[in-house]
Amino acid sequence: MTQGDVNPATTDYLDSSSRLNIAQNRPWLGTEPPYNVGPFYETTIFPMSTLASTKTAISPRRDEDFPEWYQQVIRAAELAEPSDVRGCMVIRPWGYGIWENMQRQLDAMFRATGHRNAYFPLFIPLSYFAKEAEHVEGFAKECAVVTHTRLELEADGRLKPGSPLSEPLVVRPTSETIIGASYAKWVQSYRDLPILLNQWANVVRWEMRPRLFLRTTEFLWQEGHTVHETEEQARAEATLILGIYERFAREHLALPVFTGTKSESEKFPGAVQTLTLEAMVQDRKAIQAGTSHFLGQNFAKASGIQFQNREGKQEFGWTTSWGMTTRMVGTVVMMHSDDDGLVLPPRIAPTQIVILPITPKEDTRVKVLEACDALALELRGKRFADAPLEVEVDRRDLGGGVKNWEWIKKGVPLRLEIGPRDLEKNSAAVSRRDQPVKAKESMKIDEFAARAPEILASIQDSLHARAKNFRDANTQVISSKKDFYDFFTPKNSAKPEIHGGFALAHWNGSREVEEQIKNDLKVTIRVIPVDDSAEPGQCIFTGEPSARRVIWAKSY
RNA sequence: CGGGCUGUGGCUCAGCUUGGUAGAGCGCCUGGUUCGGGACCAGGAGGCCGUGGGUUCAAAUCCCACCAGCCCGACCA
Repeated sequence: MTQGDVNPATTDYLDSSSRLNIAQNRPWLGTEPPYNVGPFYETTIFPMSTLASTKTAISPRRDEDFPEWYQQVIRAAELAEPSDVRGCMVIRPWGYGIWENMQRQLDAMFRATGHRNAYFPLFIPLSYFAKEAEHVEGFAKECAVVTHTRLELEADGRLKPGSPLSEPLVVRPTSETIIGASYAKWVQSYRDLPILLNQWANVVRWEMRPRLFLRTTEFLWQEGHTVHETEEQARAEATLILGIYERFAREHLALPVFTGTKSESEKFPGAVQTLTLEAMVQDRKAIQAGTSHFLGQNFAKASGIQFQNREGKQEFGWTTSWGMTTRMVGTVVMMHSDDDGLVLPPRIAPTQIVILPITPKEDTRVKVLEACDALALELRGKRFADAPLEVEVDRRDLGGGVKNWEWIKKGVPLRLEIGPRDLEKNSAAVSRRDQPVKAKESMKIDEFAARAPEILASIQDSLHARAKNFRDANTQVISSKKDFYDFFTPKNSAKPEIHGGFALAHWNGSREVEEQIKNDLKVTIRVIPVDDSAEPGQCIFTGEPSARRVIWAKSY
């Protein structure tokens, strides 16, 4: 959107009684509708004092019990909660808001590279699904299968499934086969190519051990599916998407990632090559943050995607598929949060700035609230990155610092306290979520209004820098089997401390070695770098020749 | 799907061994006192003790089955 466009965030179209209703019942919106867009500010560093905080809002702390800490952060931030349906979660507004921001931003990147959205069925006929052998083998065990329609009331008063389906339907764990069936109809000539589609959808994978966001039975994602005329074009597409994912992770989510290919044993079932992004979260384990697959002609053959090429001969299409999921929300949580709760990169925070009116005395109350509303209004007219600022005034009548702590635990990037004494000096107390929670800086309100976008940019940058430092500090070049085993063995085996990280080590390329290491240490090859200066060496496990070092880690 | 543990107000749990009218803390609601701050005082709401069956005069408590969750193994975005 450019300046002068209609801003969808305004409420100009409402009549006065509707607006009064909003002012009375949705006080966080303020009493005035937000206005139009303002200028964009360049990034600069924003120095701030650091104070140590003692008591933590989340217990246990990260170093005490990382998995439990993760759950508590999600609960305290009201991102999501387990539902009564096994393995499924309820995504609450704050968590869904993060996902919506991810969707909007990633979708724009797909669109800008020529992709368009479409939607394909949730149900896949079993016969479609069965067409690609490796694919079936990879997903069979985690498929939910619909076998009946209609419920019938039994004599005992219970509802039971009624009519069996002639052909069972698989609830999509991924959509290669059902989309392939459509592509087979659409593609006849090389002139029909490429097809570049994406869909935003839910999928179901019946996992044994679910964890909020990281591994749930039903999850949300986007899946892109493309068909190309040549192998070269399809490989280029898979690489293009990997690049988009990497940039999205880095610039939008402040996640530093390693990119490259998966080993044979870790790649997508049915793919020729799987490209991946691997991030390191704060317990030093790896998490796969997105994948892009070159599928060769495997799925084209299975689905019958054929076209007449430029020489007039029938040829199978070259396909790709690629996806990113709600797991990203969990990854962001584990990457940036601290012992006081969630920490959100400003670009995906549903609310970027929260203004907390301090109203100790009745006689100054109205003035303070007016000043807060006026500032919110002004801020909403400004932009950060590609969108208007999201600002909330928390006018709830809650005592103590309860409100402040709620926002800390929700990870809002900037908190602003404005009270009567600030107002006399026309200033506000500014707290950044990337700083210790007690840290405050007094700043003129006008100055803050002018600099808010640049401060948000600075937080975005500092989160990325912090994450990158952490990752680099825990990534080691390892040159002997003993060092490797030491690196991945906790000192306290009864209650393992946070240990290990990413190990860069030479490997002979064999599946047997991978298997052995996985059995011994639960460590796997996360990614085989592609852009790295591939210096040859010797496999640290067998002494055999190795083309390059690969990245090993324990993983989610 | 195998092995171990656990199901009691929204949350964390006590009570169960030795059956006898359901408890605490936190949270929530109301009132008050505080308040540039996760405060305090008083009052209050909220539970057929996972579900079903059995034993018994009587079951949160004993027995059986089932269901769900957690941890450990095989799988995964």
